[in-house]
Amino acid sequence: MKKRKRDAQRTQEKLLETAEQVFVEKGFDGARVDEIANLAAINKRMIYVFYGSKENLYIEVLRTTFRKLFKSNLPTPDPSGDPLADTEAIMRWYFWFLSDNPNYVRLLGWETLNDGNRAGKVLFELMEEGLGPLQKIVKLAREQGYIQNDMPSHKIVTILNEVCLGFFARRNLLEILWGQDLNDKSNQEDMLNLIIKIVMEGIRARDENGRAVPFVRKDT
Amino acid sequence: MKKRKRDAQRTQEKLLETAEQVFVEKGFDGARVDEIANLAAINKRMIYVFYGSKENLYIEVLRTTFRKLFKSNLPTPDPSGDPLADTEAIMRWYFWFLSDNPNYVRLLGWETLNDGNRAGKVLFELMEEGLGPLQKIVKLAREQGYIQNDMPSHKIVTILNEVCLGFFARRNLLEILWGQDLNDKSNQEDMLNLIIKIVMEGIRARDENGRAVPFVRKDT
Amino acid sequence: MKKRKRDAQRTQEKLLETAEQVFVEKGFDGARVDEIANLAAINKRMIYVFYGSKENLYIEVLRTTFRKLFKSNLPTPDPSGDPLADTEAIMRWYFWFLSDNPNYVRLLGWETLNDGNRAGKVLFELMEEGLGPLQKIVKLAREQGYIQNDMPSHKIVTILNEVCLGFFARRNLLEILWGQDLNDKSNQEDMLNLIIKIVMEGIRARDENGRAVPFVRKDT
Amino acid sequence: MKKRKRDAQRTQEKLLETAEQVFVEKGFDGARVDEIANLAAINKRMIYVFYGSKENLYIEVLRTTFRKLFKSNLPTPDPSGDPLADTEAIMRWYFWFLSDNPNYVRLLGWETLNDGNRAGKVLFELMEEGLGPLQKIVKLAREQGYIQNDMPSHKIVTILNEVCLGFFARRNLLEILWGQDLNDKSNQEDMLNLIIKIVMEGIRARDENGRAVPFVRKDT
DNA sequence: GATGAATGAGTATTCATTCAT
DNA sequence: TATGAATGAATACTCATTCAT
Repeated sequence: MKKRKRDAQRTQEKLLETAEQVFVEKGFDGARVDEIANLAAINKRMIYVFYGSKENLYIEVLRTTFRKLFKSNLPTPDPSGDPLADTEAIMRWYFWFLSDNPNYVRLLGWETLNDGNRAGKVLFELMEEGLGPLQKIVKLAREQGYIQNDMPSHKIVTILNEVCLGFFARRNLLEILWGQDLNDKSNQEDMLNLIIKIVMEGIRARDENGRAVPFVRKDT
Repeated sequence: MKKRKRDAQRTQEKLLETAEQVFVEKGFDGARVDEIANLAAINKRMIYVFYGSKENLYIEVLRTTFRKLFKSNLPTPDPSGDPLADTEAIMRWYFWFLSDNPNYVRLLGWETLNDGNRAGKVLFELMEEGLGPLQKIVKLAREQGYIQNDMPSHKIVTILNEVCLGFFARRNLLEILWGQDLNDKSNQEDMLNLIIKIVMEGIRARDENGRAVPFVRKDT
Repeated sequence: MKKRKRDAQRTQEKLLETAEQVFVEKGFDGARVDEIANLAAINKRMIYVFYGSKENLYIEVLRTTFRKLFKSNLPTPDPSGDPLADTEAIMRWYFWFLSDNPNYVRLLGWETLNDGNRAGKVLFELMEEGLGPLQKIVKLAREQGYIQNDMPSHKIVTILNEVCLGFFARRNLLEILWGQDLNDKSNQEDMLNLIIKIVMEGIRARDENGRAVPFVRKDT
Repeated sequence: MKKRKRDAQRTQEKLLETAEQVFVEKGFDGARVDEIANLAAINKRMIYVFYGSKENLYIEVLRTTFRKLFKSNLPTPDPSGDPLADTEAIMRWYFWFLSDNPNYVRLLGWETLNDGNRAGKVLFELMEEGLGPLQKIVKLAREQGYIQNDMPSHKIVTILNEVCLGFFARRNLLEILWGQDLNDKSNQEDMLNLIIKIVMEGIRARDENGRAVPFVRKDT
């Protein structure tokens, strides 16, 4: 059994974890350095040794939390497959990522309200690259005629993004309004299915009779 | 004597306005009482005379801002008319309300992150009553068979709500990502039309061939 | 009997006085904001209200203390009189100024060691303008042939300046070494007389026999 | 084992050197233990191993620096020679010592302002013994009638001391005021010559005609 | 002897709130 | 009603010193 490595590393990690917890809950302005240190049961001084300032610590929290999105293994679409199915797959992946990473959702919320004061351009990367795969496949689907021609892919992606983010951001409120346990994965899945059903129906291309254009595998 | 009274009222209003501005921008924890007083060019002491505390002032700001939603004159649906058209009309009204009330959007954002710490049950009323008309008409439309049967109206409303809120909450970010001026009403309208198109297509009932169920006026 | 004016003014003055006392004694780095506030029996917060920071308070102390030199009424030389006598008069004036303003001597000491970090160019003005009158009259005396030709006036002034400053700067030490009460004005005067005697003898022009050139009143 | 010992010694020396540098520049209160350790590239802990505390380290710095004055080989006067010439020689030696030991000048400055808090009686020894040789020879010269009778030797020595110390203490300031490079030895020598000329002329005994009493070698 | 992590008391500064007029 | 001064509790951050290895 591995012994605790260098204590410094443990301390840094513990500090970062605790800071994440506190910043997630109260935001940068609401968080207290003392609270972080006390909760972590680590001398306040170490925060300054390792991170230099409250702000740097916060930024480090943002970095590690946001990095998770990029590290998360999203499904890789089959180039010759059904792009709408792939779109759906990526949407599901994104939804479950948010479900599993409530801290990400909240930190994004704080930063959005603070106009990315501290997240800076990471926010852009997050939106641009983080949602990139989804946008790519949506674009492909549209180019192949499966999504309505007048619907820009970046706007579709935004709509999907906001629905998912909003659902998790206001999870607590909705729980009470809906009388449902929204930590329950199956309840979450119901919502996911509904979102997908509505949006997929809403965006897919239709013929003059209103019938959805079906997928046709191309010959290689 | 009357003058003094009027002045007192003006002072209160000015204070409230300025407080709204500051709280909207920085949230409760980020806002400074001094800044509010200085910006309003009113003695700090007056805040305590009129509102008692920073927190009360904040709550008052929430109240007045949130009240605007209720006061806003939404279109009254025609009971015998097309409920989908009415749904759309109310959605448009809500979208433009958000467009015209960015402070509302941001305050709701802060309160969401603070779990309604200070807004308290007003948040519920906001969601429940504020979006009530929309939900009512959606429910009616579903009962009349125009919306898919397995789609709970409260979830549909949530989806609509989150898309609109998210669009305005992240307006600044999207502006850069999209390279569009999102203060421009016509650009906003494009987004609104897209949202409506997708969601309306997505939720409406269809026959076995995938064709949307058309509206039929009932005899009275 | 005048009542205490505005309290704010009293507070500012009291704060400045106390700060002077503490900074003079311990220097900028050794001084503690808390100590100043406590000694002045004034809430620490007021320091920041009135002066903004420890550093600004210190600078303000420098300013007021240094200003005293300029405000001090020095003797105005008689243009047609004996320039050596005038030189002596100004030296006496400067010596007694230092005697009466030990804070000036110490603050100058701290700033000298800190390379004028905070006094900035005020130090130059102090040396240049503060000692200006002395230098002017020395220069005149030399031009009129009463001071040796190869002795630059600015160097003579520096020598005088350093002797006086050094005497007061190390007053405490010398007291013990000499076994004299150097706060005693008459003891101080002895030193002053000695300084003047030595320097005046040392700088005055002499004929080939080593005899000092006497003053001759010019016709107007 | 021997190696380790030698390393320990090197560590101590390096620490002392660096501490001197930092204390000289910033004084005791302005200096930071961390800075010393970092600059010396030696673990901070070693300071406490070797010196026990910041204060002790400082005192050690004072000791080694001040000791240099005593160790410096000053000219030994010829008992039957010209005591004024000897006085001059010792003055020159002292001046050049200060020129070569700016750290001495600055440390003396800090300690003077701190009233010898930490230097303690070393300061007295410094003044008493360090300047002893100069005082002895001045005294002798006076007893032999070459220096004016009413000029106490300890005061003459103080004047000389302050002029030299002051010149080097305010070297930076004077450089700018005079527009001269005062690190330049020949510029320094000019000043030294001036000082000697003024003071020697000023103190030497004169006959009733103002002529300086010449040196006469006594028969042995 | 040497290292890097850890600590507690301090240190300048800030904040919401209240007092005196 | 209005004003500006005053306050005490916090708040981010720093310092000299010590512990564990």
